Amino acid sequence: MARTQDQRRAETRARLIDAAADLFARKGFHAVSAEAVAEAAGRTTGALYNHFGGKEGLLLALLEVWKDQTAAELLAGFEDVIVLDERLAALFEVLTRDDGDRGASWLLLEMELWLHGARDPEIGEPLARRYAGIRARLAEGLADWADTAGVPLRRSPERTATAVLGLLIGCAVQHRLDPPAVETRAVVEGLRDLLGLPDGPPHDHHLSRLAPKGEHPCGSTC
Amino acid sequence: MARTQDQRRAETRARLIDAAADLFARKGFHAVSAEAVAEAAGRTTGALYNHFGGKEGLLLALLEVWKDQTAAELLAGFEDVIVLDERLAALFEVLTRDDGDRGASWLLLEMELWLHGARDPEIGEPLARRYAGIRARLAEGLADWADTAGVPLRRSPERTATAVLGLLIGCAVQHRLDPPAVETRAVVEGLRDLLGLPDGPPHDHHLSRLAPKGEHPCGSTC
DNA sequence: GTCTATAAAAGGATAGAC
DNA sequence: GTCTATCCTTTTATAGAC
Repeated sequence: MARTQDQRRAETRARLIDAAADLFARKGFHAVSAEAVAEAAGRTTGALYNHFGGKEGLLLALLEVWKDQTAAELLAGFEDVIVLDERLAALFEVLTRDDGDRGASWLLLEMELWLHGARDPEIGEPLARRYAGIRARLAEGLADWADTAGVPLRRSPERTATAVLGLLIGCAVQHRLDPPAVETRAVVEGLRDLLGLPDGPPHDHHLSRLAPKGEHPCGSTC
Repeated sequence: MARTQDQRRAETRARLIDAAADLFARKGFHAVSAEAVAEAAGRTTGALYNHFGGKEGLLLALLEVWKDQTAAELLAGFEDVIVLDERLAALFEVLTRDDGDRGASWLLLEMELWLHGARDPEIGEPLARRYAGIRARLAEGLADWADTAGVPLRRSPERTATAVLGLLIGCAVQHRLDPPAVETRAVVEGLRDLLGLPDGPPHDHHLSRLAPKGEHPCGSTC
């Protein structure tokens, strides 16, 4: 197989961005040297500067990739049909899981980017568009759900999405510092409030079964 | 007036912490040199190292001061009596106001500290205690309010407080990147959901008047 | 206690070889 | 395109004067 130059170039680019995502998330942008990123990617600073023009450019490129990648992942649970306690819980756990792999640092890198974006419009603008996109997709999902489940939203899909995303982020932030203080159940209950659902059962998940499309998910107990 | 050495020392300490709060919030911890902080405080690095042993120590000391200072400010609106739309709105605006002074950078410094705390337990532990304290006071305030207003909370004061704080933080984060996308009204409505209140009036604030203690704040329209 | 001066290290960025 | 070698700047941290 004859690798073209383009392929090689693309791989270097990908490796650098990958390494940057990992290191920036774990240690923070300023705490990581350009050389450290290059080394982790199995390349040198020369390649890094050739591709991105510097550390800042690398951050920007990282954001662009990050943009679509995680939005899809986060919203996978909502794209479908019925909002269940488990689905809401899973949504939150995407933000808070602390396994060894990249999931661990999702929130960290997200906040790292946010912090830069809040200070530098060049980062802030694309980041704002990213959040807007997430909200839009979430709003769409929520509207569909409300339609399907027959539970009218308490307000516009857009406002509901903003609040839902806000609650998720804010609870994840608290959770990271003190996991036991933010039970998943508390978050799910809050999300139910925002969606205009009554309380679920106190300690089990009987309401969480899937319901056939068009039917109300909770039978008559909701 | 004869200044004692202790007074002078205390002032230097205060000036350094003050300057650090300002600079760390505006530019980020790593982007600010120890010398820059010292200069902004009208001192030199010698004094800084004498007091705090380095930049890291300064950050830690800053956190300790920050700890009580802003919790009180944030919760001032809740300590009192009735939860009104205006009070809820004011609560959010404490987090998002962007005037020239320190209020502008409150959220930035908060996230700056959070990011360090998420990576370094030495920062994370006191920070976690700080958040726990805020939640506890907020929970107390909410319980009192529910009692006074005769509106039972949908769940325990602790869980309610966690969700309320989460929604505030998460919405403030979104707001910072894209203010028009997060209307104050949307946040207030979300908070009302969490507190188990019905929707307020669509576009005015007739329900927001103060009510005498012990009476239901909204008369019969709530 | 605070300042001045400086040592020692690290990081960002570039030039030229291959 | 990528690597090696290097320059220049900034930063941390300390030692000693006052």
